[in-house]
Amino acid sequence: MVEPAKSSPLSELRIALPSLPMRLQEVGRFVAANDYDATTRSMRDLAAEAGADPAAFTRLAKAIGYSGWDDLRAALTEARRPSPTSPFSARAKGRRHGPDSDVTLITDKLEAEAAGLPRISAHAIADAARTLHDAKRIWITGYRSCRSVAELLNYELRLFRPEQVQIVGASGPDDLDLGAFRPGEAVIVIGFMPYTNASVRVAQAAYRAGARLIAIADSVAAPMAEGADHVLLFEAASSPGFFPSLTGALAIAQSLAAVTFSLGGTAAKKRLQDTEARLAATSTYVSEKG
Amino acid sequence: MVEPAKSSPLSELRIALPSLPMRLQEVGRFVAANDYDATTRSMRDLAAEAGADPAAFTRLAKAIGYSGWDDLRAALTEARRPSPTSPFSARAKGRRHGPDSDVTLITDKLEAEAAGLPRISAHAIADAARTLHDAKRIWITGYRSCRSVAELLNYELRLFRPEQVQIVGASGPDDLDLGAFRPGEAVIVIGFMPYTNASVRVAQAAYRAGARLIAIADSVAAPMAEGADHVLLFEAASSPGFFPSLTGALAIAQSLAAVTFSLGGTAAKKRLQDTEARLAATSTYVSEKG
DNA sequence: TCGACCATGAAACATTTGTTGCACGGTTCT
DNA sequence: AGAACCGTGCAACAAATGTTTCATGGTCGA
Repeated sequence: MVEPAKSSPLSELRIALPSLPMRLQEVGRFVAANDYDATTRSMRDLAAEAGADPAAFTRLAKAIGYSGWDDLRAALTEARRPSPTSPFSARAKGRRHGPDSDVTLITDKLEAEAAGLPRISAHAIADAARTLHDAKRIWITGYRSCRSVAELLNYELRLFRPEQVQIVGASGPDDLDLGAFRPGEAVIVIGFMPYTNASVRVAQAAYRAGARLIAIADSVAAPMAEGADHVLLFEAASSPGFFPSLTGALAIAQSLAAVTFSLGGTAAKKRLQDTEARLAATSTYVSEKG
Repeated sequence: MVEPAKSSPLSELRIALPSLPMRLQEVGRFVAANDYDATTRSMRDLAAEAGADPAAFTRLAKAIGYSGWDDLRAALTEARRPSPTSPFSARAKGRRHGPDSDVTLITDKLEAEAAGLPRISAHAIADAARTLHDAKRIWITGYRSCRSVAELLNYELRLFRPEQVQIVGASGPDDLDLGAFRPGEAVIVIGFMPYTNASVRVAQAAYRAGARLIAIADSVAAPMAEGADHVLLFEAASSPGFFPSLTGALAIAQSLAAVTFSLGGTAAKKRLQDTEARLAATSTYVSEKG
């Protein structure tokens, strides 16, 4: 049988976990959740805290291919050891096309995106949030990859304003919704180059209807930003790679939701609590402790 | 005698260092320089590596006010313990409701998210991408707010592998798809605390079916990460604010798609070009020049 | 120079560590 | 039903741990 690539002791543990006896699973979960204590404190200590037999730890280690608990702990210790070089060391190396080219691609991408986030205008977001707060109803639009951002925004806003938020085209053709825009409402359009015709149509409809228009885009020159009351810019092309990055757009969306919630005050907080209580009641979530 | 304010064990050590006997100074310097090993390895081990007598460590500990080496090590261990709460939470607390409170909320949030991105393990993503590349079919799962990330991943992967990627539950009840998992396929589950039961069910189904499981989660201890072949971690709670942050998860998803595309080589590139050509032909996009 | 003092290494100590053998209770296969 | 098996807790085991004691060698002051 071919063993899976053993990257870290924790991943080995995780992989083997489901095929283990019940008690060993409990212990394994405990180790995974408290791996720092696992490297520092003694086996008996851990056993006492986990409410398990000390022997279970030795058996767990052997079950996943180590010679004993000491061996497993040594592996965990090494995995946790702080790297002497900075995490950006990969960049220092030449960008040759080697086996690590994928890794450097990713680190570069993440770095670039991290650098792009602070460029976002917090003031613009705060202003836009106030518009959302005042809006009687909120429409959200995003096509293709931006649809995901639109849906997140829709989800988060609906947590505390359920009846007043919806995605354009969610319940029928877009055109039906376009005719429903009214003054006093707000329309959010998310998009970047190349821009879809549909998003531009939504923006124009919002403008004609006298609704407030908030554009989340990669450029002030974006066609759906024309006539917008607020334009929130992010850097879609900032990351190397093949697809434009949505990290910035998502960060804007989240901030927008957070500030709008904050403006909502106690009323919003109550709505959120109600929603959460309902979800908990229907046992959507995994219970806290196993 | 009045004890000096004990901030950290290491600073106590540094302060007392000059007034110590020569041998104890050497040992003390060794401890300060290798404090990680000091917390994990045994006293005798350290003594051997430092070229000193084991007893020197006990004497050092007593010389700076501890009851023994065990006591000192316990203090070092606690000092090194990774904080469960994000380092930014403290800053988020002291905020008063001023005119600029919204702006600072946003900038803090963005900063925190930017800081979290480089923490993502590029190696883990590269490994996971290879699994995706080898998979005959790819299933994607994400509930509640994670659904947006799932859909982005679905969208980007389908750009160059249209027939082999789909979201669990997209075309009917989840249960139908759960029964369709096969060995050689890959299942991606995205989620963070509190974890939904549905996502755990998907993970278990994937495991039972012998499919490769990739978990994108906020903790290695996440229930749907059990048995996963790859776990990609992001920091959901890293940002101050009310909702957990999905920026990290999205960044992972994008990197995953990018590397998988890269692995796809010319075949993937051709599929992507075909897709784009089709979209252009149906005039989805606004034409280049206004 | 002698004696008191301290730093230091080696060895012996009691304790704690990780490990393993064993018995009990439950399940599964014949 | 019987037997073989497996998972589990308990207790005894040898090894390793941190600590202490003791003897040695050096230094400083009287």
